[in-house]
Amino acid sequence: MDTKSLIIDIATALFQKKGYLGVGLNEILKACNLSKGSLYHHFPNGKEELLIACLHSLYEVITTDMEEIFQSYPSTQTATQAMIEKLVDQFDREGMITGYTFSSIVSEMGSLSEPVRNACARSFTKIEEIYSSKLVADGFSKETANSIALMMTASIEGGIMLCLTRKTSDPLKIISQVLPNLLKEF
Amino acid sequence: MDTKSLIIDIATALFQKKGYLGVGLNEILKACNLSKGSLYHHFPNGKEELLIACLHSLYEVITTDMEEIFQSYPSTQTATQAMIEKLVDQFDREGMITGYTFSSIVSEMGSLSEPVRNACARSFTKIEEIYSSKLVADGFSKETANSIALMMTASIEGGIMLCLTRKTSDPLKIISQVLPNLLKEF
DNA sequence: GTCTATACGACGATAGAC
DNA sequence: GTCTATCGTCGTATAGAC
Repeated sequence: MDTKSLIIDIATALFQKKGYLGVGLNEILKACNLSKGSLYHHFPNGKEELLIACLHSLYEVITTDMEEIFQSYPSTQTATQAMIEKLVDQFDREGMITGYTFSSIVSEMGSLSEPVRNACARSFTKIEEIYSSKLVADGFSKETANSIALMMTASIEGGIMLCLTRKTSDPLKIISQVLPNLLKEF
Repeated sequence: MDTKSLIIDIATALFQKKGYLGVGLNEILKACNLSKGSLYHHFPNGKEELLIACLHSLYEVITTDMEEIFQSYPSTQTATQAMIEKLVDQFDREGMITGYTFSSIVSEMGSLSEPVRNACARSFTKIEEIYSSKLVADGFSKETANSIALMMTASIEGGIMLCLTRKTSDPLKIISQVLPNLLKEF
């Protein structure tokens, strides 16, 4: 793997664990066994450029993963439950959730730079599109599908926050149980 | 107002806007027109002690406000919609949401100190209890009420994140529309 | 493309005068 | 109870050798 990808991968993991402001460049470089010069060669605009690269990378990983799941299950409900089960398994194994959440990286959305905010917004939109198109395939109208997709995105993102706060995967498990009620006769 | 309360109020607002790590003590002190000595007199253990005091204060404000709303509306559905409307109004007026959200203050839950995590967990639990007891009054079983209450907490918290990310109050508006579907025949 | 050395400011925290 | 002055550390970023 090339150096730039290595930096992105390790930085992404650290950002997810401790938040953007909670991780210093020194910590990232130490984990990569690299030094300042290398980082600023690949990311001339420094830490924020690295963050945006990480958000783009995370976008690819998450959407690829989700699309695969949503392709191999027949309905939104079964696909969503399979997806949440993956998140639960990872949380129970590693005590954290490395994908699917952007708000654990940047919570200070309100005061962030536009490029960072846009990168996050783009990711959420894409996730909602995946939900929504499957819902349309399920037979929902486009408008209803969009509403449910937004609700799913919000509740899963919020559910991840609750899992981290409570140190248990129960919130996501319960959300997985309750979600089907959103997908019934509208 | 006494100095300690002043510090807590101003610090809470700044933490909500920029996140815990995004605000320095100097910024808080400058907004209060105070100096280091005063702050460390009231909060001998420094910034983290101040954060916990802010979380406790926010807990009081939010639960008092919510309990008032949930007392004056006949059902969970009407109360919730009134509550969300308040959040939407504030967002449209001020471009941010100063209450009800803890994850915009501390997103790095996974790597935070236990006292901070506990303060957040306590707040979320209390919010769920308010929802849940109203749901029981609506006629739901205790177990079902707890599940729905968790879903409500997660989706509203997630909805706030989406509003901040998209710079529009639409996500909360849509959640307000969709939530009733969770409250119907289970 | 990676290294070392360094600049410079901001951070949280402390000491001691008043 | 509030102030000023100061400490030590760490933050991001840069310059220049190799």
